[in-house]
Amino acid sequence: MKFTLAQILSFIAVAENLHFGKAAEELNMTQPPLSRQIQKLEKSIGVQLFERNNRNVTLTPAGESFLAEAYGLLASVERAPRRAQKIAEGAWGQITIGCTAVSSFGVLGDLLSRMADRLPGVSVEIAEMVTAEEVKALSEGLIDIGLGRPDRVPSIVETTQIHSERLVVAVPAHHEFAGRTSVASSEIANQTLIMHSPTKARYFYDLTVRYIDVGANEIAHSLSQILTIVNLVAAGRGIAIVSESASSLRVDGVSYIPLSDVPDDVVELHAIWNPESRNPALRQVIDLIRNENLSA
Amino acid sequence: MKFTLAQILSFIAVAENLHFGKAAEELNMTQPPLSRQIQKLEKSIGVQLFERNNRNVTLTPAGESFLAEAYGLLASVERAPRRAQKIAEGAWGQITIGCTAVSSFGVLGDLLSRMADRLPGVSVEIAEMVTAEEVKALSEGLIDIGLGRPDRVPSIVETTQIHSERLVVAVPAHHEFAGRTSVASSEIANQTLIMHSPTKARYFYDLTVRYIDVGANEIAHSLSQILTIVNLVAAGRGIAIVSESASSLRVDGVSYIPLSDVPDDVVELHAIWNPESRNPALRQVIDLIRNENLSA
DNA sequence: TTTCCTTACGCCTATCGTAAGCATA
DNA sequence: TATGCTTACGATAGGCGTAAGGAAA
Repeated sequence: MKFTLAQILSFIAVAENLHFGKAAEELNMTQPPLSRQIQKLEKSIGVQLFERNNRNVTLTPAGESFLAEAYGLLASVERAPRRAQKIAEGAWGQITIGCTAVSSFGVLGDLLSRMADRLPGVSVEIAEMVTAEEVKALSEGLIDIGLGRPDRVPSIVETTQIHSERLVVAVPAHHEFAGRTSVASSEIANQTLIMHSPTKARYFYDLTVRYIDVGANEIAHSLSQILTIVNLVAAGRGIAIVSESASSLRVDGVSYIPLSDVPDDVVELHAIWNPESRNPALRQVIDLIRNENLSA
Repeated sequence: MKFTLAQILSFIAVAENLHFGKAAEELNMTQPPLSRQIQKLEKSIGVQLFERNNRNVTLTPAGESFLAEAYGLLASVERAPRRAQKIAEGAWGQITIGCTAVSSFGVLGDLLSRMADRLPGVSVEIAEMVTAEEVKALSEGLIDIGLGRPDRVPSIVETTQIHSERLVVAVPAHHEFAGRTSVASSEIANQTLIMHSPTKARYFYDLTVRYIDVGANEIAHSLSQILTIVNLVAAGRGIAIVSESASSLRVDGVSYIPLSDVPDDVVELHAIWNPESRNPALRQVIDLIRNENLSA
């Protein structure tokens, strides 16, 4: 036989007033049912909670203990719905963001600080992965949102552009381009090019071959990690076409020169997510991304 | 409008079964009233807890949160009468200790027997949980003291070290290391490593990567349960870096070899508690822990 | 005699179970 | 067509309020 929450409320009221009449008034009821509630409660837990003769009411030691527990219980009862509500409205919750290493340079930090500002109840986990993995992770529910390239994204996910930037040429310190304020794509010939991998970093590979006549250059390496590429540039192994945000890597001896005849916004970073996600916090984050124009 | 405990029980049953019919059977009732209970609960807290069409039932994120709270609520409901009964029987205080599975091997038994000796009037309850849950449970009053790792503990709780121990390598019977009296961390290369989960068992994960070059090994699994890890070692799926107390598991075919070049006290176990607790027995237990040097 | 907790009795709300409804695979 | 959640309806149990009881100051 178990007690009820009404009995707990009754018990607390009596324990606080040490007077059935006053407690009943506080509970908006008459004394008799209150007496019965307490009796039932005592019977159900098998312990006398109040010492009462017709003139005064006191808590037994067991009652003292039960009162402490009852307060905790009441706190839980009030907290549980509040938390559920907060989560349902997306104000609280958890978001797991999958991102490529390169997207973490600029945009991710910006996104995170805006989230901390506008959605303080949403805790964030970051998982590093490439775009192709992100799509899989989205469908498996491992991540809620992915930051990646808009390339080869299946139609079941939704995307929105979050940022765009330029392609730049990364060149070592004493290269002929070093010190220039811009380079035309046609000038990039007879160079040793460190290329993005056509398989693992297909988006950058495609961008590069779209704007640069790679056939006119020697291809030195084919890599997927931007950090490795820039380090190879620093080591004088060649030049590379990279996104401008790579310049935030600040590798010594590498300078980044804009391409004069390539549009400023060819490198796009998109947020991708599963529109069927039931995570309410996701909606909030998407709204944040859309309304706050993160690309600014 | 508030919910009832019966509704909480109904909710838990449905959440565990994800099937109204089975849950109703478990509750010894028919489906229709159960459906109504859930509907009422959802209405009273103003949040949808289940996503349900006629073919399947799933928890919403809000429902997930509410489930966790519901378990806590239920634990309180069951504990409150027990505590009152203990007091009525003559105990003068109670302590609920939250502990990770692994801490129960050595230290907990020691602590309990010392408490039985020095604080015979204090009744003790044990709740199994991981360190992150302990902090939450402390703030919610579900436990009075937690035994856990000193990692990522917020400053609102107080802690004291209770024990420290070595890291050892768990290896299967016929492994090349078996029979050795020690292994250097540098020797652990080209092995198949069974790792602790970087999220659920972050403390051990961090310890492992601090002392072992994990990059030189193949990672087989990422787990949080020490027992599972040791059993996988026994099954020959790899070797694992575990705390020495895991050796008390006595899993057949697994031997534990100390790491020669890792300090003896890297694995720390701390007691953590809420300094604002009003439980008088807690002070006594903290004093006991501090004075009796349990780490000896 | 007054105070105030408890017991007694009638009403009413709420929940249960059975039965029918209805959408999906 | 079968499964399984939901709505409808009648019966019942449990709680509330009013009224009466009883012990202490």
